[in-house]
Amino acid sequence: MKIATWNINGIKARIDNVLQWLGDTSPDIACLQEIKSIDENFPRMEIEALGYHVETHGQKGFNGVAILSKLRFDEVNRRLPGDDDDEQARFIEGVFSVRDEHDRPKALRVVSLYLPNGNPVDTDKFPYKLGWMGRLERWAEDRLAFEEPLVLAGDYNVIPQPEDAKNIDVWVGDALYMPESRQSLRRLEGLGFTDALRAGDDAAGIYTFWDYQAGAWQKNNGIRIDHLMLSPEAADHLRLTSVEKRVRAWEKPSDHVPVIAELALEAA
DNA sequence: ATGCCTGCGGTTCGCAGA
Repeated sequence: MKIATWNINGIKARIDNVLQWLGDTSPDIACLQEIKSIDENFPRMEIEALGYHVETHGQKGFNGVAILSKLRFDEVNRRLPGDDDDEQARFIEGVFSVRDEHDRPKALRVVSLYLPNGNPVDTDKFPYKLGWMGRLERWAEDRLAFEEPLVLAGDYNVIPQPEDAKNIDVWVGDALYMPESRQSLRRLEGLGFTDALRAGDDAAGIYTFWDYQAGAWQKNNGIRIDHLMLSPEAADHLRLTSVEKRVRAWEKPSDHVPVIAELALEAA
């Protein structure tokens, strides 16, 4: 089963790319971020025509997340708990019935998350980011008690290590690389989550985002900020993680590319 | 040094992104 995450930077501007990629790659579950659309305007019919169920948590103008799935949703939960005043649409969880390699039934949980950018760090945006990460840690810790396969997929807006950027020097002091941001991500790993890409590849220079500006793509001036974090039960079934770099070279691309984790689980 | 580019809202410029 292929589970993907992709920040598409606007569904209206990206629908052709999304349909092309779904057709080419055929992920079983695709977590999208930055749909920049209200739920009513999301082009669900075109995506359903490719055999996907669609669940969104959108808002007007910016943010917004979605999960596309060939499997039926058993359950959907919107909003990250912990702050009832937080109106930003950055979190959606789907639950699916799957079976493992021994035909045992399992409940697979998949989250599509869009973690706040946090810049500039001297504004309330940075504490909002850290607060959001703290809520994610607490939520994830609760979910781990279920001892189920759980995938936290999304745009984390965190550069984990120096080797996850072409030029790490320019990110020092940036919210994406601040010690507090990185420490929170590391605490998530401390709880038992595995960075799917790093489980299989410790090479430097694997990126998921290239800025539109200053020829970043042409210079391969990228960063790795889109991650699939796996619970122990999900990590046990990890086969392969890949980055769909070719998509960045397409016509009218997002500034992010899809990342895919292949798990040894099948639809029930 | 700051902007470089892109998407969106709602009109043609401001904000957000990373």
